[in-house]
Amino acid sequence: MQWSKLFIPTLREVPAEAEVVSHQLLLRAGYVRQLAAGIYSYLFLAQRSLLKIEKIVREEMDAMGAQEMLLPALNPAEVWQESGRWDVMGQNLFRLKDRFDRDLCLAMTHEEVMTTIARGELRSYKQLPQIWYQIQTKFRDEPRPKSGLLRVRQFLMKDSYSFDLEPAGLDASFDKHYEAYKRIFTRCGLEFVAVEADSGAMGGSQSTEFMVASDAGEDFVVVCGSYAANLEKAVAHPVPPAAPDPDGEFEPEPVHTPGVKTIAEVADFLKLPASSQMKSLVMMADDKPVLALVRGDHQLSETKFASVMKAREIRPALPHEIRELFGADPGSLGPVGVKNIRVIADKALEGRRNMVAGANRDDYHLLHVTPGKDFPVEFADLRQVAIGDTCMECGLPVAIRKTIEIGHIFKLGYKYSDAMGLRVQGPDGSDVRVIMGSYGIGIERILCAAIEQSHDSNGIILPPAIAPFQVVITPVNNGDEAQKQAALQIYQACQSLGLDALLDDRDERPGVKFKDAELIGIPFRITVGKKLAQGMVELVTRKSKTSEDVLVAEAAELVGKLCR
RNA sequence: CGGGGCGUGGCUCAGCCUGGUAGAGCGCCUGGUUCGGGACCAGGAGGCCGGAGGUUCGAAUCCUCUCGCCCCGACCA
Repeated sequence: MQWSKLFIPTLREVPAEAEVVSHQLLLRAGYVRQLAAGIYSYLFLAQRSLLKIEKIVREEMDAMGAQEMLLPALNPAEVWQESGRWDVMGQNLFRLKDRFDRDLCLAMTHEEVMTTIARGELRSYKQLPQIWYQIQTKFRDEPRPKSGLLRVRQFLMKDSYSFDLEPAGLDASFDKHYEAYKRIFTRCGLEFVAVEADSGAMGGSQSTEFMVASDAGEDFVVVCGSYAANLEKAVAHPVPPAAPDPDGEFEPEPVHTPGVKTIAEVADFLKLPASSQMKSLVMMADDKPVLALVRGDHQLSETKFASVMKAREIRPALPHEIRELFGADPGSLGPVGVKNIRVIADKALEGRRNMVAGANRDDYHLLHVTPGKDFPVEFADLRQVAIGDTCMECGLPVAIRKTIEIGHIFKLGYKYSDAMGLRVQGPDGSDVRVIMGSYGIGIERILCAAIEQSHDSNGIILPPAIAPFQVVITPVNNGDEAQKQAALQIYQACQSLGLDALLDDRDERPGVKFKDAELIGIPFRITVGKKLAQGMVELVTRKSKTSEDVLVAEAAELVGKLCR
């Protein structure tokens, strides 16, 4: 294509509203324009890149035997009411009414519709397994869209759904996706990590997220050697307590601690490190109070807590609730003498003795509190992994990294098939429940992640597989007939090799053309200039900023090799 | 939803405090000179200052309300 005829509105300055790099560059390079908060128009370059990403996704999905469909984005309320998600999704679901006052929504995923199709049509075990997928626009009424294309209200997603007869079949479908996802992200040129993820309180035995390290991300993952998990789910050995527990059989002993409330203040006042204290957190799990205990220097993981409680909704208790339940204010709370409230402690407190806790009396703490002896307790993993923790597998310190989630694969189990009555007839004529999995990929997020991961002060650096064009041919002076002809010749040679080539035939100064080509991230540039007299042109690699002189006749073929 | 910031030509921003109906750079158009890293000269087009109401002789500027966008937090199948 000829640049002079294209709409590629590059910007010299960064639009004020863009904060994260991928957002700034997508705007500057003329890929996207914003229509409203979290709603973007994908212009020519973005669309080309997204189509290439989709093509890779399709090839790999098709290769595993998945079948592509296209389902409605506009859904009747009924199917969402059947699955229960009409209520569960709350405000995140875009809802609307039609002219007859019927409730509708814009789908944020397609479990309901897929299950509706499956239960109407799948009748025999012989028809299983099935894997169905689609690439389409999803809608979510995000409370706070942000970070350019990373958290938006309308976005493209590849979602697939597997239907199997038994758990082993689901495992196989899950594994197929796992492998396909690795190939997809590798082909897209991304450095990614697959991590264990929290599968939520409602069903689902296993889930894996695919993450790309980036400061623009919103998720944290814990990684070390072969271990990788979302921070919400990660486990690791805590650093040992800073001081040994006092030896001996003691009874809890009140100590006056006026105005001493926080862990740090208690540590200072009693000259005992935070790790010798029990942090008492009053939580409401589905509106029932629970006292959660973690080591003083540890943090409660709300995800783990919710999961242990099997609660749909958890929140910290309000000050007045705490007062009513404990007779004391936060800062003096503890587990001793607590009645009719479930007490659950993090595993790091198991085996500890003679620790410090609040006395449930304002301005008092207790010394020598031992879990199990001084109060009944159950133990569970409640703690969020922290920097300094060591890996359960290799013993080395774990790293915590900020990441962008680009894919998530999920064993759903029977949640939707049970809720919506999806069964098939088994070999013996009886009804068999169908077990499902769901698997998502954020299409735009792949593009964003690629940009976040690979850019420099001049702009985007895209891998050839997902760049809108693989090569740009730039005659330094398009008014020079010899240069113009040579550029055209190379351009045509690229095309005949099947390369996506762009001919920069604009009547611009060379600096402008170089800057633009670099900004929009085209991996290779062939510059036709002075050396044409010797039959040579320059092949410039965007990523390495290196340049080599090549023969006019060989330029296209060289680029072809580099793109493979 | 809580906290903060910002809305002035296409983009970046000044002007607002101390009211007198708008300015710069870039971009755009025309002509010319240029042509290996976002050229130069000359000429030109383009905004009623997010919106509504109020105060005032007079409002981009002061007051009230409202809409939108961004950031932090809460939230995030």
